[in-house]
Amino acid sequence: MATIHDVAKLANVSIATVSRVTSNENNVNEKTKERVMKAMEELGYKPNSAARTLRMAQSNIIVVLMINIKNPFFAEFIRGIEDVAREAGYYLLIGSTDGEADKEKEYIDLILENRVDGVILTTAGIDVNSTIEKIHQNSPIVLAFDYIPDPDIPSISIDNESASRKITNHLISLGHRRIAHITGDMRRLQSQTRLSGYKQALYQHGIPVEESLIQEGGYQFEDGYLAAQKLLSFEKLPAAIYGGNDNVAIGALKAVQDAGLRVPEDIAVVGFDDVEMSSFTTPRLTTIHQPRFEIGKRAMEFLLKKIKQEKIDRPHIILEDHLVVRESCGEKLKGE
Amino acid sequence: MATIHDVAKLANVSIATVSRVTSNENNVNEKTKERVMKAMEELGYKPNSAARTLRMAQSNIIVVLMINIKNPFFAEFIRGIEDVAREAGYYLLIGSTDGEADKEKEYIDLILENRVDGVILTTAGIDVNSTIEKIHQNSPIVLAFDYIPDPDIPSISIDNESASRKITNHLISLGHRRIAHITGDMRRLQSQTRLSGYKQALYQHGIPVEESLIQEGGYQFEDGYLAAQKLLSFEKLPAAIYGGNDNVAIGALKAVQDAGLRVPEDIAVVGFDDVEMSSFTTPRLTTIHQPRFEIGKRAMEFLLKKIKQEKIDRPHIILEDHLVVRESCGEKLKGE
DNA sequence: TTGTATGCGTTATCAT
DNA sequence: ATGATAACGCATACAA
Repeated sequence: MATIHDVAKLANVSIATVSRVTSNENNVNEKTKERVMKAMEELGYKPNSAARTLRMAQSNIIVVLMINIKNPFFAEFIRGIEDVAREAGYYLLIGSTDGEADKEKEYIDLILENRVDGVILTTAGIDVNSTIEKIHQNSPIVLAFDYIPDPDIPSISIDNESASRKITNHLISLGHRRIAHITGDMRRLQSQTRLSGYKQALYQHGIPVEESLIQEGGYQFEDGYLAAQKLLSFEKLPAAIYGGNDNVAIGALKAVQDAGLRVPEDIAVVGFDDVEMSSFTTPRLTTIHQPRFEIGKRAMEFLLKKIKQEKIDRPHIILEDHLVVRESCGEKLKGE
Repeated sequence: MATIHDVAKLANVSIATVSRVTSNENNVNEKTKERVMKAMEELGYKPNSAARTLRMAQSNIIVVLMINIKNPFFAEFIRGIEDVAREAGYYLLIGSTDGEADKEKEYIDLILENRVDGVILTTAGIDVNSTIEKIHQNSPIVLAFDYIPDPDIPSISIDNESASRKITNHLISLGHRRIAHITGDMRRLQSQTRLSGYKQALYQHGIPVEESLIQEGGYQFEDGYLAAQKLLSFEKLPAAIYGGNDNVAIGALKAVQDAGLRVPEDIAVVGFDDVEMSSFTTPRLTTIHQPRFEIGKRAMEFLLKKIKQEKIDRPHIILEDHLVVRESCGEKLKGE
């Protein structure tokens, strides 16, 4: 590989001048600049990023930490991040922890080694103190899809609790009372929050919460399928099943159908997240939509500010979600 | 951050000794080693990776380049890569190009800047010469899911052509003759190869290839939906639709159903890839399964060899696929 | 077994 | 406007 010295020699200037050119400084003569550019071109010169990182103490890499990249949910979110990251000259390192402690540790090491300039965490775990705090001590961090009250940790999300109430209420307004809930991965704060919202909605309508109607799911189709099967084996069937995310809802949908029951006539099913697939199931899934792209964009904007040590006056942004009524829960309402 | 000097000072040794400890060299006294370790612990020392990269001329990062991370297809593949990458001390940088030239260029820059030690390319584009060659000149590279004859570019894949024939033949054996094909993203070599396989199967059975039955799809549900709608508006309906990947097949499935037709009674539908979702559609999708995890594993093993400059005597591995018969194409066969 | 000194390729400071 | 040079943090050749 050609180094800055090679370029300097070929262009008959010092390495300082070459550096000035690559750094887009203006105090360099137009003609020499051209000469340098030509030399760079000729040698196919690219600045060595390790040297640059060492010298400038920044890597221009930020890491996006999430539980599982399999979740199609994240694609749009990542594009939002990329959108502003690229503009600012940052690369993305996508980290999938699968909830495994050793993988998580690996990414934390990455941060400790100064390999990354910042972290976007997509949802907190329950033991917020451990992971987040560890990262927080060594690197700028922002949280997406979840909210924790710490003002030092900016967050960007919807209000999962009220959204969860909203969709549960929708089911109630349709006349259902025996509403089951299949949760998401319970290690995620998000899943807990949605569960609370579900319970609140029931309380508000004087419907008793029945523990047997709450089943732990996960983030895969299969998780929802299994949980629903359990639900369907109770003597008293649920009238509706609310999946804590679309994947488990889709699994549940299939389980209901496999049991010879119709959706929504016999049992209504709703989800949460509005992944692409939810408009391609039969029947199409009623769910909650959240602005994923926007969340990604804002998260990266926050992170940029933290990296530049700018003050953030409103560190917690809550975006609007909305209920998407489709076919899986029966009779459409007039409004939303 | 603590540097090697801080540790050296605290442990009362030279930086060389500290370096020897972190590098796991054996010629260092057990007692001083302990002293150094303790000092590192105390200071929370982590070697600066930029310095290390600069000095050793390797970053321990490899990049996995793919069209679109949204495709759930890739998750298992990536876990296969991770499995062996982690063991060897490598980090993964997942790059999603979305087929956009500027994104692709960005990742190539990454490679040119020596930021990565190697590249796993998940499928070649049609203009193989440009991208692959450009990467190949600067970095070890291996190809996954596709095959190109170049012996310098190891590849690991199934035989897309024969697999495509296989599933088309399955349709034919069920009595279908008017078989439509919705392709994958035609910028991918893979899609071209599968299309060839489809045509070959027809030829072999003396069924004329009808251009109007071949529609360009993509990699999203929506692509398949739209293409199928077009197919369904021809006066003469197809008897079966073969989607070049599961996503387009799922979209097609929905389109057929939305048109008031039954699958498989009126029109059979099959896909390719066996993504998780294909067992959760109604009806469940018949498709081709390929060993994604294994492909990931082998790809990384190849890459490791290339990085170490070891000789690879069989640079092209073709793994076995198999037909998964489910419910979307009618009457089950006895065997596979 | 341990220490000294050099260089990896940049950027930035200080001269000129 | 340009050049000489120090420093970033580490690994390693060589010396002791």
